[in-house]
Amino acid sequence: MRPYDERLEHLLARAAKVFAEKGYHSTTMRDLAAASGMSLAGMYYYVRGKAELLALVQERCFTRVLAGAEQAVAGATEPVERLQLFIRHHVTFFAANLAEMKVLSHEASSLTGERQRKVNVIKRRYVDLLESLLKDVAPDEPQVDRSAAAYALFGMMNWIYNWYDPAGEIDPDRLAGLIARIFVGGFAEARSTVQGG
Amino acid sequence: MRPYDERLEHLLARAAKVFAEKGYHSTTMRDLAAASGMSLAGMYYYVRGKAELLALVQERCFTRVLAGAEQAVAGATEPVERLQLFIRHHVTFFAANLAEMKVLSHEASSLTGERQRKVNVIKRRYVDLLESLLKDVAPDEPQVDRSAAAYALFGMMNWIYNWYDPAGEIDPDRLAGLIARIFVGGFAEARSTVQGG
DNA sequence: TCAAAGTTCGAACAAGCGTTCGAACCCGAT
DNA sequence: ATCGGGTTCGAACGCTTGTTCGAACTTTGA
Repeated sequence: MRPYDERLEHLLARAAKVFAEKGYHSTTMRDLAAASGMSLAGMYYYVRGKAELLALVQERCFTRVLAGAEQAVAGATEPVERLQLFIRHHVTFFAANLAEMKVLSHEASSLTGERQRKVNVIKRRYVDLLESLLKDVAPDEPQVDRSAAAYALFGMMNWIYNWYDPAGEIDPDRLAGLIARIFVGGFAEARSTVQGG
Repeated sequence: MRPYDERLEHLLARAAKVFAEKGYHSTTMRDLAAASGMSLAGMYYYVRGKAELLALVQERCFTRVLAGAEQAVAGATEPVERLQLFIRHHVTFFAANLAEMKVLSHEASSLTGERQRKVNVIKRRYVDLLESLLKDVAPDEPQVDRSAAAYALFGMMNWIYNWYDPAGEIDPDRLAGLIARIFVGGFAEARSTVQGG
């Protein structure tokens, strides 16, 4: 069934955009109907309800991020370089999929029950990937700090949706380079010169 | 009027906690009534409505953060040291006022109209303060990068509400030190050795 | 051409929401 | 005792919400 899948994809894309603009709880099914060109009742042919719409947006986006990161990281063997590839991928993917990534970042706790658990499984794998990269980069660092540093890095990268303007002065590549420079320079490299570890 | 002010304060504190736990749009006035010990109608004697409740929580908290940061920064004249003081203050204040700061960070666009504008005025002053610190620390850095770096730092610091557990292994001071180390080491110091500026 | 399957949607429903209103309460001053 | 202002709240209102249902439309295959 091709047209069915296309229409579902269309609905999900529009929903992501509206969720990103108004927030999940503030957008109504009527908003989504208007944005997708369907009728209110018509959407229920494609989706069980509002919560499933959010879940599908998050699951699909997060799956793509994880797969993309694993592939990107495989492009090098040097630990620092692999970390840089991870950061570059995350930031450029974020900038290229602003709506979906904003929904993923900002509506993380808007899902409940089994649906939230399902997304959290992907999230755990993604966090584990970064922590393993950090372990290779800074094996002498205490585990507590490495874990907190991972979240600090995610903070830098995910906060993007609060301020980044695609039409602004800084392009995604440059931003990715800046963030990579800050984190790698501050956490991975400067340890022996700045604060002996 | 002393008991009046105390009850308003109590209401705001409980509201901040519930907003932080359930999110602004998902908490009902009935939730807030139950959490504050007042009746549903009783709250309207202290507050014009739900939106004003959120506005008061954000304004009061943000005003305290700004004042605290200005005071903290005044404790040194050396640019790097002033930046470190700013970071330390923000992170420790965040950890000490988790509920309010989560509401401030996560519900930034849940306010509308005049109320949002009022909070944004404080935010602008706060961002300007950090950018001026960065200008002193890295005067040769392009303005675009400095501005983006400021947001990256805010991202590291504000993302805290998504993962930080006050009962966890890492205490606020150590976290503040880690974030300061990452940012200062990566942005301010390593410029000439890592990527010549 | 016809019937079945796939797809759309107007209309309505029950539930929950923020807010309002007026009556009741409390309490110091008369 | 009584007044009056400050304070509380039960009850209700009007509106919006997510969801459902069944009828209608469209496409498909023989």
